Amino acid sequence: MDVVSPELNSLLPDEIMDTEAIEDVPQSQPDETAVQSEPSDDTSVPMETDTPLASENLSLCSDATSTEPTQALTTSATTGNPIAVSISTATITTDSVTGTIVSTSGLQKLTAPFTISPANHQIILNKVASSQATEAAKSAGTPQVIKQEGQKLLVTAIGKSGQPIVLQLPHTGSKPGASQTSGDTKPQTPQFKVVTLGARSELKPVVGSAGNQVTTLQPQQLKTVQIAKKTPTSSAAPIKFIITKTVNSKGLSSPTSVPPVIAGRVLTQTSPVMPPRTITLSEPHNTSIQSIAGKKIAISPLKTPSKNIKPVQSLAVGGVGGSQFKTIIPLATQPNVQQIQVPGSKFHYVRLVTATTASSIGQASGPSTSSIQTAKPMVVNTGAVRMSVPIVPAQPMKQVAPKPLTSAAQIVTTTQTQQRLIMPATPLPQIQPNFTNLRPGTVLAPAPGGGNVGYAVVPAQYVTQLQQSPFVTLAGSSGFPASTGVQTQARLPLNGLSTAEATSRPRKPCNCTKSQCLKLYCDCFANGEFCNNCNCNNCFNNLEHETERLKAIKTCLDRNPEAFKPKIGKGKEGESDRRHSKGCNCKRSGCLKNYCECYEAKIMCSSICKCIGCKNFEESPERKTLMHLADAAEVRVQQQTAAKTKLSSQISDLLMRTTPVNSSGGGRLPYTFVTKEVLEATCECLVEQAKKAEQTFQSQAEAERMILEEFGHCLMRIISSAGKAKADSASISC
DNA sequence: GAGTTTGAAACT
DNA sequence: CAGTTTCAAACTC
Repeated sequence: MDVVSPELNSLLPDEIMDTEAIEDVPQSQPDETAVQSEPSDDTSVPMETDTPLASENLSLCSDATSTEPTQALTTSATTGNPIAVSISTATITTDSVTGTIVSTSGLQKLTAPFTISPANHQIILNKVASSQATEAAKSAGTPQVIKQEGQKLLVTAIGKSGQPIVLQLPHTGSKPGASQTSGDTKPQTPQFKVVTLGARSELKPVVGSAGNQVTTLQPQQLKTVQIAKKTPTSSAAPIKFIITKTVNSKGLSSPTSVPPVIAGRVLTQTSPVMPPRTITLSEPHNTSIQSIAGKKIAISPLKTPSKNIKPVQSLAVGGVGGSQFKTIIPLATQPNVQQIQVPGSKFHYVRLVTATTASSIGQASGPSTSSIQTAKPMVVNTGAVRMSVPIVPAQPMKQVAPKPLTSAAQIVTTTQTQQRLIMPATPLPQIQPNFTNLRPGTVLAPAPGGGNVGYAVVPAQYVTQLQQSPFVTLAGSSGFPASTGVQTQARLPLNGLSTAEATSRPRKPCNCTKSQCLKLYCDCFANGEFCNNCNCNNCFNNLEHETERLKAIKTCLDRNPEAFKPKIGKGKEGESDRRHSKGCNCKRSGCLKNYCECYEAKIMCSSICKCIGCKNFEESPERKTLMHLADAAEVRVQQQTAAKTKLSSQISDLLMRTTPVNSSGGGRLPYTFVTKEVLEATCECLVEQAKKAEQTFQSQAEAERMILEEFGHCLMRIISSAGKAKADSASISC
């Protein structure tokens, strides 16, 4: 039997995890301001499904045994295109929390109904035991109803080869270990929208009903859960994520008849450019039933911020190149990281998937764990916003606050998943309200004994780090290297991207020694970034110390809710309106040194500053002089750099052209002819050129150009003469 | 590179 | 909230 492993979850867009969004889709909750405020149109949801799906299929299945019925979870999303998660011939069985195998149907049971077991918080596909219910449902001809209380259906993980794929539902009830996460476990009425591929209009909300009834969905040989993601026309449009079931051609039942679905919500999609892509996760080895215990679905409340993110989220999965799309980035190490960039949020959502040690991968009969061997990091760059921007960009970009952590917390706490959610160091203002919902210490950490699958939300910087270094090991809680911190990892050789990245996003490495990089003293931490290539000691600002880090973040926010907001507020337009949010308190620097945060930010002090002896104001002569000098110095440096570059280029070019001639003769190179006399003559030429430029009132730059040009001429003459002399000598010798 | 200065952050 | 301490960056030599 195939079970969808929690890793399957990783391929899914974050919004899938957002149960709140699910609720929003069918009906707007009064308390859900974010969603309500936004013009959410449920009708738009089905629209998403019909987007052109000519998509490339990305197979994450490491195992190639395609002959066997496999579970395919495909997610495709492009602008206006739905992301489809299809589970084909899925024999998805869910086991109880305890790990009890619910059903043991093998692959042969392709017709098994698609069921969702609220008790197990899982979705069961093709569960044999539930055949009756399925039949009843089929006979009724009505869409399958997923009955659950306070639970939301989540696609938890990507199945690993040979491992069962489990669609897991979050636990509603509080359980041990829930204490770690936000304690909000109040039951929520699950609301599901079911959209079948073929009939988009058939978006059907499935409302969970009380009781732990296992609802069997339509039996199909091939069942596809499709998550449609649509690009909202307006930024205000709520992001909805819909998981629709698609019936493959081989499906016995009509697609429209059964909307087996999984809860989802419509996600807005950012980049319309990319064609939809589909990631198919196949589970070749599905013969054995496997307990899913410990497989959890981590829902990141942080993902919801993308709701309001103006740029639509692009859920396209697959292509590496598409920056605006979820990109799968292969890591050399086994741990898999999926990275998702949310525009404006500066965060990457990284699912850390570490191999489960106990898993018997590839063994058809043996119990399989949910670890993914081939899971690859996925990056969704939904917006043009660069991740390197300050945590809380001052720009007016509006982001929808993530759904209350209640649901997320619920999932995190109750489920024993091996995923862990790492809170971003930089709580966006939009996000922050949700953060506040978390109880202190709510780490969004995996439940005790959590496993290797990690689901983390980390700053973009760190994602970049991960991308840069293939050697980075993102270990799960169980598999952490003993002492290899992220900072150490970050120092590992970068994967070619380092240069470009460094160029595009320079950041000073910190040198923290005592703060563990978990206080605002540390610029990295203050900027919501993980330390990377830093010189810090005992750094805790990394994934390995996520607990401590989250705690530190919480502490900072408790102390100052604005702690992670940018200090320099951005004005309406132009930099002139920028000003320090709190103002400086300089006493001795006159606010004309970089000690002053205002001066450092190249802005003038304002009335809110409490500085003494401030000279950093518009009319300040000191400031003007300083700025003038600074500008002049900068210009000079630039000119000098350009001149040197040009000269070097010319010399190099000349040598390259002349070298062959000389080398052919086997004699000395032309520059060896630069004797003292030649040098003096050259200098005279250059001086004369400078005089000429001065007499003609040429600008400095032009003068430098003229001098350089003359120098080039001199070199040419020298080389020419040298070459000629050499040729003559060669002819004589011959 | 070592030592000093500085002001924000953290603490009391 | 004010004063003090801690901290790491900026600066100087």
